[in-house]
Amino acid sequence: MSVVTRFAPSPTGFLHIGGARTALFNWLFTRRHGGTYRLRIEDTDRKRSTVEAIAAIVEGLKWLELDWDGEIVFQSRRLARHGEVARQMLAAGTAYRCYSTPEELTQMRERARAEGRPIRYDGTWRERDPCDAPAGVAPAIRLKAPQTGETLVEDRVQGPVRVANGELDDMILLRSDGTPTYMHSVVVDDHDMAITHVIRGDDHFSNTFRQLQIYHALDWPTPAFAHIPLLHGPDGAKLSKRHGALGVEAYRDMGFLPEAMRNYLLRLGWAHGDDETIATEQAILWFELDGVGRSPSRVDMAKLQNLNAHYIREAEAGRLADAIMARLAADGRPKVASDVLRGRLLAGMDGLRPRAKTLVELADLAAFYGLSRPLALDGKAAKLLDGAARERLAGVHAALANAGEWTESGLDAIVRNHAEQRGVKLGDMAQPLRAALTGSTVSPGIFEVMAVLGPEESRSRLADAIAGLNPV
RNA sequence: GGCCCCAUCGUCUAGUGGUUUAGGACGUCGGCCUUUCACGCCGAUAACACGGGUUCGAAUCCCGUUGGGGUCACCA
Repeated sequence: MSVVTRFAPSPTGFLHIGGARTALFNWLFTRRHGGTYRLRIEDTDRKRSTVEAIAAIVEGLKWLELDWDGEIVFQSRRLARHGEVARQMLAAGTAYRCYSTPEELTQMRERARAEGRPIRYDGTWRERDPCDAPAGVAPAIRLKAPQTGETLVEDRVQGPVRVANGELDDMILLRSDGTPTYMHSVVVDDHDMAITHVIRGDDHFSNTFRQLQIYHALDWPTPAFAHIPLLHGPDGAKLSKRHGALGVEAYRDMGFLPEAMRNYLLRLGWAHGDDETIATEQAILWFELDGVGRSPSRVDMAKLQNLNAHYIREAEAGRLADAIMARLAADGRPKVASDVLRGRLLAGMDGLRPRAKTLVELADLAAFYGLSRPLALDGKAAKLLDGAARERLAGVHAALANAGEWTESGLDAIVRNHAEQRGVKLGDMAQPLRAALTGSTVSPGIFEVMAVLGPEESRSRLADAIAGLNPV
């Protein structure tokens, strides 16, 4: 039997990090087994579902490169089928019409709460003669759930868990307006889509017992279930807007690479021995449900950043250059022609990339390559370029005038030599150079910067600084 | 509150009765390298929630306590 899975978010908000991880686990498991991974939008709640949310989810999944198979299934378009199944159950006697009104049910719940009893539907209409039906009241359809015995879930992550059927009441399948409830529609859709493995968040665990009752009532085969623990915030509490409950696009905007997100999310609740950096290709080969832990884990930005730094070091230079240019352009920062900037970024990337944990940092670090002259200096750089420093710079400028070949090692030799002759420490020569060439006190190796910038631009930037032309 | 799940360094985790003075990674703190900042390298810090059992032997099995989480709608 070939594996079929699905990721089934409800479009009431963006794709948050927990949903992203659920999608990843489904995707990995399916790719591992050469199965089919589908996307189903659970939009039966028309009031809360929005097209913006659907777009955000689709975009988030695309950014994470978790491609699904086939067309997206919209649950809302399957209403007729959901109704059909409910009526079939009615005919088979595994469901019944319930004429209790929402008001009555609310009273029932409040009374139960007040008396400290379990909050359940009392089954008023379960055996009652439909002839008693009040006129003008549209009925809801309820499952005639077993009242004795127990329901067992053989969960692939949580293990076997059983619940007494007496704990569960007769849930509503079809509302009085004819629309299906979530419980009913998931079961019908998972069955019709031939889903073999339901991998979802732990928050659905207790729903599983009820869904199983529907499968049993219909005499349908059940899929395997795997409930993965939820993600918590850094403080151990539920994810809140302040940390992890951000949409994945927020992580994209913070400068994280999708492959870093995948690796990080994978390690949250799943392990393969002591392995930490696991590329997606490798993860597909290794991923199994029995490697999923059962305790919830916390989102840790520091570790995500560390992983992101790793993938920045691995990434293809052209891709990073594009990302930098896009970010600089978005801020209106680069001033030089884009082909010039791109050339510099490509040439200087190996000096840039080990210094950044995110694309945001990378872009900030690289910005000086795109600035037009005279460079604006940051506070520390301006302070560094005092009279004495400018005088030293003038000396370097002169020494550089007859530089033969403009290479990193050649420049290094010239400046080092010059500093030695002047009896100045290399650092006292390098820092003013850095300030003059980058406008900052932090940058890649200064000789590399000069080599990337080229003789003309380097000399001009130096001349600007010597002449004190830089704005602060 | 009922039902259900969970519990190893600050965090993510390895560990499935003895090979463990509990391993790795991130973080933190030192040091080395060094033209700045990073990277890299070396070292240090730090955990089996608690209490009972079972066993020759328990982080590993059982029970309880405590703590955390999930769920109890004509929401999904």
